[in-house]
Amino acid sequence: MPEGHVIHRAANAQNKQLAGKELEVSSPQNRFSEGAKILSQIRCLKVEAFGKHLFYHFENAHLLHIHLGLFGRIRTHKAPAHPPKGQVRVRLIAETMVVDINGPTICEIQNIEEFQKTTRRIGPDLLRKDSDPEKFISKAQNSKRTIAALLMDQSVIAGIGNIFRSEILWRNHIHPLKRGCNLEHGEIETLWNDSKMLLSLALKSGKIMTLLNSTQTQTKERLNIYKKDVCPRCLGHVTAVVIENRNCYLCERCQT
DNA sequence: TTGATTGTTACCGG
DNA sequence: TCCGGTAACAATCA
Repeated sequence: MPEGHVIHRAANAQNKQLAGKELEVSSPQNRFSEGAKILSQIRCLKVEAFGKHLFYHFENAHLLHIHLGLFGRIRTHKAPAHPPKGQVRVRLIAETMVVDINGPTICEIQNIEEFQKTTRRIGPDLLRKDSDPEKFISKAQNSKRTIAALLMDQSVIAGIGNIFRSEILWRNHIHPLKRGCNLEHGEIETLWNDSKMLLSLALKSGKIMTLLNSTQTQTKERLNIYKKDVCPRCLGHVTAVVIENRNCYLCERCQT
């Protein structure tokens, strides 16, 4: 099973090896002919992420903008390239490695202005050093929306997905339906710090793990509350509420 | 073949 | 303007 966008970002860390390299950008299944044309045989200057968006900067002042959505994958292989597996939209070929990007929801060429327009929409990213947690805290405190909705809004805080949302709220004893404006500054600050710790850990280990120091191989076994039946803390019944179209799991006894 | 899924956006009604 | 709900889309696997 795939491991969410933190892991995609870990894959992206590998992609950083592409920075400074001459790349051949190809579209094996003719699903990205525009990109293959504009970016064929070109030097990649930098690879970076803002939240769940990935950007490859190229020396002709164009960027490749990728968002993997729910199903997208990044697969890296050693060169030489083998036949594409599944729906490979773009293939980045360097001298020693090949990166396949499968099924992204966004896969487009941008210029600098478009890149800036995109990144302006993205809220403070838990994994970037230049992020200001106060932006998240003030947005949350000034909103009547539920904290579970706010955590999933990438323009409010960038990087959290549906698994982390349930896990983070459970770890901090906060009910998902509690409104942002009803949370204390310190509570939201703690949410930021805990989220940052969990995402950093996931990035480092390549696995989503909120049950710390877990050695389990199955994702579900490394979690506390997501898709569980019993709360590991109080042994109460775990329930799910749909918030922002997705199931959010909680323990009514532990989270208030 | 069907259902589920770690995401996002547009649109609509209150 | 803000907020919540719905549909649409993406690809893969069990």
